[in-house]
Amino acid sequence: MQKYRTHTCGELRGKDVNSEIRLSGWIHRKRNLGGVLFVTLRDNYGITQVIAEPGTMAFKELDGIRVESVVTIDGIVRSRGDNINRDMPTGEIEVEAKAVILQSMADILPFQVADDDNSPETTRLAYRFLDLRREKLHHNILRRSQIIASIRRRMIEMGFQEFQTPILTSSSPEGARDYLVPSRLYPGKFYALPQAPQQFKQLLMVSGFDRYFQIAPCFRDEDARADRSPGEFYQLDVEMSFATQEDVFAAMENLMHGLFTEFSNWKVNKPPFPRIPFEDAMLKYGCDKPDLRLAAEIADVSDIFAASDFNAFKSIVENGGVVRALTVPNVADKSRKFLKDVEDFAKEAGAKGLASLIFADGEIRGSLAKPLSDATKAELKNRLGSKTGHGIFIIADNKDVASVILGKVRLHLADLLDLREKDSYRFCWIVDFPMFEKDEETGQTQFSHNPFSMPQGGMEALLTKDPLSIKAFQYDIVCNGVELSSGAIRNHRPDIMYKAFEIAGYDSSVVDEKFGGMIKAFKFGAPPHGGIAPGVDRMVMLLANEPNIREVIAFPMNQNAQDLLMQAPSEVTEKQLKELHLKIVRE
RNA sequence: GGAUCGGUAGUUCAGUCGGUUUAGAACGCCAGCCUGUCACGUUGGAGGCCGCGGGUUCGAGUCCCGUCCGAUCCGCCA
Repeated sequence: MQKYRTHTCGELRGKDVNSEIRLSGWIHRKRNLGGVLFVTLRDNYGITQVIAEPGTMAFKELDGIRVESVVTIDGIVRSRGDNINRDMPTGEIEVEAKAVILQSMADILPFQVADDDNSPETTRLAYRFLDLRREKLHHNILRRSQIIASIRRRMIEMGFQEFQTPILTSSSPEGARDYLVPSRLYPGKFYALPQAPQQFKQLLMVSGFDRYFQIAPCFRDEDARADRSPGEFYQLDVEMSFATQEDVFAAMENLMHGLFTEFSNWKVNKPPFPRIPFEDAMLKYGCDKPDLRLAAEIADVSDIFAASDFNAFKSIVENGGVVRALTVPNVADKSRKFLKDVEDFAKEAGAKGLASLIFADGEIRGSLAKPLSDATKAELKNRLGSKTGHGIFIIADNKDVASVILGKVRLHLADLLDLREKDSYRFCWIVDFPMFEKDEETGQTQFSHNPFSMPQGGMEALLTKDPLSIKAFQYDIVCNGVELSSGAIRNHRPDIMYKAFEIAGYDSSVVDEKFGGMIKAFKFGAPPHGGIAPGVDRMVMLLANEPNIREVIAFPMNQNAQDLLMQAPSEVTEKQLKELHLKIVRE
């Protein structure tokens, strides 16, 4: 007989009755009825009930072993007769224990594995191996593995090839803070961990590899969020030669639709996903990652107020401001306090106020009900398509803040009124990001996103147009209000690259110095190319419907970038420091 | 770096307006009883510097100040 097991704990069925078998696993629960002892044994594959008859050695031994200990049990498969448990896949049978070997005794647990008891995350992280035994987390991590396997299969089927790129590389001048690794051989010099394999994948395109992908680890020394792991995370890094923006979209739409359909029962919107220009997104949703499960859109109603006799808003429009409005259902029956709370929320978000117009049955309420004429109210109702039961929320302010605040109000109301479409993944593309923006403090024109993006209109646009009006071939893919990724058609032309950097205030020598490897490569025949890099952790989060990214990572760090299990970061020896030419300065 | 919320038994929580002798409950732990459980049931027991420091008060788990820790958000994340 095999040393540890003849079957897994999820395997035995009615057909196995009377077989002599051996199982190994963790003791999940114990139920001692005095005369008879039931033990459930768990492994990666499932749970099987074991029964120990009174007076046997097996009874005595199992009774003395704590839950979560690891045991090997020899026994005979028995039918459960009338006591079948329909909730368990193995519920038809149980194993009558004949011999028990204790492989590893468990201490008293810091939290229960068999129950989900909301233990504090600090404890769960310090005992991550126990937390990972628990059903939900164990399932999430297995699911992550299957999702990544499916991604690989789908990418390869589409003709992409997987590559590895260096982990020890050089510090990049833009973007996030780097993790640095001191060099032993070169005193005072450092490697950096890659924030993304951006330049390497572009170099692979210059090398003629055509279609690249990698499940790539990325390292950024920035503070954490619920959906952002500190330190490191994984991207599905993708790059394509001789590809237009639409080619990249088609490949990603095929992947995302297939993947999300495979791993979820929720609805997934069919390709092509909506393409929303950045400016439209900012106007209609007040942000560049709209949650499209929510139908409500923000509309500009400046013209209506400019023509009205409501002077408070009219004068704001006359002074260059805007009036933006949002109509939302299910608010007519809400209390005065509800409206006050929503207004307080808007004020907290930076609004000077939040006007409202509520279309209740037979009457119009809200702060604008009195001051506005019937004609203006009707026009607003018509413009926004409001129906009875709807409420219109209005902000008058300058162009940059009105929609942004209303966008926050939009999401807040969605939470309060439960307005999002259920069980649905709604993907969209945000396109036409501006190439440049003005730095508010210095007035300097700078890159608004990726400096490697190709400006729309190419060199001609850079030479002839107002830089702030130039769009880039830069895009984001968004799902349910979560930004999965940015991507771009790259700037593969050295002349256009130098010009773009010049507009952003950088001399050509800066380009040569900072991006030397890549610019050199572009001077020896570079294909037009572009790509994208969706966050793997965030895709798994969406598919597992988890609000916190740590629930889909086996060994995450806490918010303060510490690994509570492995005790990282940690001090190192004097010898190590000396070899690396480092001295610690205590402040 | 800033803001908000939180910190009471191993764990999850309750603890009223500052006032009841010994700060409670559930789960877990330890010891009994119990032969068909499915989160078994049942009896008993152990387990607490109420995060830490200071203050107000006749009296502080409760109020105030400071501090530490955690979560969430802002900054940051090309």
